[in-house]
Amino acid sequence: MSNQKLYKGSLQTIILKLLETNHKMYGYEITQKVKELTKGELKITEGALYPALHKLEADGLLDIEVVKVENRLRKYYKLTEIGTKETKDKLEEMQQFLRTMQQLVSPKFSLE
Amino acid sequence: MSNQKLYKGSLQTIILKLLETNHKMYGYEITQKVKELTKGELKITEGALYPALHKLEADGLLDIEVVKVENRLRKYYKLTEIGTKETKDKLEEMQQFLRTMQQLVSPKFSLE
DNA sequence: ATTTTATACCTAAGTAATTTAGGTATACCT
DNA sequence: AGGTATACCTAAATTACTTAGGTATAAAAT
Repeated sequence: MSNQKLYKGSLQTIILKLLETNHKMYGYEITQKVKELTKGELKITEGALYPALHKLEADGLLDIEVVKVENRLRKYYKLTEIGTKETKDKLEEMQQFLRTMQQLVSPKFSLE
Repeated sequence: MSNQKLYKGSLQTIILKLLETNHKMYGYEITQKVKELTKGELKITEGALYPALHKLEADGLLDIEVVKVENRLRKYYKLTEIGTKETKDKLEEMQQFLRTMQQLVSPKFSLE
């Protein structure tokens, strides 16, 4: 993707939204889910994802639950109460941002 | 604005789009226009704008024309031919990005 | 009269979210 | 035996920005 840099700043919101919808996910699953939902349009790199998850956990937005599955570790993340509130806020901000950008770049605004 | 960081990566596209629509603008005018169009939602700082304009010019996307108005300098920018093409590309990327993000964060996608 | 606000340009240091480029380890497929 | 998929991780480099200044003219406010 060439427009990957536009996603800068939205990773936290994407993670939180996925956890709001799916209740409980592990890191690798998140990368795959995003690839699937966006039809390959957006690929979250692990170098971005794991530090972001750790930060969200450190900030108290996520809880962690480690599970061993087929001799492999999985770290499941889910929203805390604070995380649930923050998710709502961040989703509103994102919607506002999307509306504003749409207005700025949509061909329509030149008619105003 | 608290969601200012979401705009990271979209400044070039915003500048190019404004120049596509208005043909010819100077830096300060761009900051005011963005504030006006977004009803204060987005404020481009000069510390971000001027380096961005210089980069677009250095990359050959913008031409410059210096004019003295009321004893004050104005540097008008407009799209070069290359800049016009790049603008189309960047706007398409932006539209694609907005669609993808909308899909990811809109409440609807949880119904899929 | 002088301070503030608006217009108009600019740069440099610091910050934060990423990319890039590695690393470890298990399981399956060829 | 080597490649792919699963699953975690980190550290250095990059990049776009914010913050915090700077210069200068003109108009408005105190």
